[in-house]
Amino acid sequence: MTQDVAPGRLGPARRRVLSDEVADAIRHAIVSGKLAGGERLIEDELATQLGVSRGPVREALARLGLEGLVVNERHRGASVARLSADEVDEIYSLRTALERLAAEWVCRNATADELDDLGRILDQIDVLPKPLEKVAVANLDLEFHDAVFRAAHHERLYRAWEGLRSQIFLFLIQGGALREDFDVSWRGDHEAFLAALRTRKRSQALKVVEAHVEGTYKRVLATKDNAAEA
Amino acid sequence: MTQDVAPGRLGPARRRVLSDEVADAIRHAIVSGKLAGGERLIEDELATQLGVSRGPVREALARLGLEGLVVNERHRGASVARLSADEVDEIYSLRTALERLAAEWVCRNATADELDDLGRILDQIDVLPKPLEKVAVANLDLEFHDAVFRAAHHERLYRAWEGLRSQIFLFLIQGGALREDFDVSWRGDHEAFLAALRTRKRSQALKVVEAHVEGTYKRVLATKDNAAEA
DNA sequence: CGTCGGCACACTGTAGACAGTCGACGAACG
DNA sequence: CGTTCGTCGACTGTCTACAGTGTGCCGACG
Repeated sequence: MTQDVAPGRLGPARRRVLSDEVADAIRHAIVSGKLAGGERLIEDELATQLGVSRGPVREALARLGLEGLVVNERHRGASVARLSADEVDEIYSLRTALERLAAEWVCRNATADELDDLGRILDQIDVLPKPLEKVAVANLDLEFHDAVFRAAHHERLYRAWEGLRSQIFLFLIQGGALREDFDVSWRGDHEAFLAALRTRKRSQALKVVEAHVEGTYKRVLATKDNAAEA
Repeated sequence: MTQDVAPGRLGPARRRVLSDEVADAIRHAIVSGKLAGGERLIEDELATQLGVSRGPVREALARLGLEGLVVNERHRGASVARLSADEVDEIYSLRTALERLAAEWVCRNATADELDDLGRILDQIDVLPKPLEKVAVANLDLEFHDAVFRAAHHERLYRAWEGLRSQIFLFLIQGGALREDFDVSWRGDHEAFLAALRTRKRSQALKVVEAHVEGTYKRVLATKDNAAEA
């Protein structure tokens, strides 16, 4: 089982190392569009820009490769991944499989506290500055789903989700993963999701989860079909 | 899609680097029991033993961490993962989810050649030295399932499977994942699996896959329940 | 007797330098 | 002119050395 830190009023003191910082910096540059798809990522260049040596950069690139944001080819270096329409099928089919499993485990394993936390994440949309920005809602969306996976108490499942999370974020802010009327619909959609989990009934949760992910999938597909490859 | 190498009579010249070799060496030591669960893995030690520097060892340990064979804690080093009964639930529930998705994609995307290749893997059991050794059958088992995932043509799914594969191998050779009568039953069980894929009917394939994985799961559970923690 | 504070050791994290590989260009050759 | 083969620059893979962190011990102090 995951040996969590001892319970207490203090969160665990995050032990961050340089490769974490570097990974964050590059990830942020990618999702914010500062690094375009296909662009080469040269270790030396990044290291100089960030004021670190190549070691941490290498580690960061490897990690981003696992997140699907970067493509690593041996002896040939790294480049920013480009997400084409083909990838959408992969990402959302896998996501459906993972969220189904997560829902099952949440129904069995989540504590009441964790379910309440999920609700509190949804509440946060009220304190966001208006008019609602897509990127802010996207962050909240990801935070919610991430918390669902954590509440499943399934370490391997969470790892698999980590390999998808950043790519989904890309669709959320770049593609049309969010409903056009996300500013009014997002809260309700996710409250329904949470309500299904609260019933702790496997079959009901599965149904809602599938519909939820399927909806996102269809919206992304529609957007990608229109838009030419970046 | 995966840009495969040009077809020809020569296999692709595998571009292996030191970290690959190191990872293989450590992985082999773990699955063969030469490194016990919980044992500490010290970079310097491993590097000296293998005649390389710490760099490749670090990379290898990171990769093995993703495969679930090794636990990496920052500033604290790596140690061989210990698989307890709790983990069985995680591994097999996730495996079921992944194999379901794989089956769906195989039905849609696999070429006839790839399905034939699967059959040929099963045939290989005939040329294994008798009496059949568990480890040899385990290798074949993994090779078969790995080929199934490849035939799905779903890169992200394959990545997720990679994170589980080695752990499943551990159960195959250490635990009781294989049927007691594996020497006579293995072939038939897997031919049935393959036959279901060949029908290319989603529902049928799903049913067989679920039964297949579920069977393995139950056997492992039964073994683990008896055996005390290692 | 228990707790705190300061060592010292062992190990990981990081830096910087060298070696090896890749891909592109251009000269030699048919 | 098209093809082949050397050569070269740019980059990754690897190594060595140093800095920083965590852990266990031991002695001092309440």
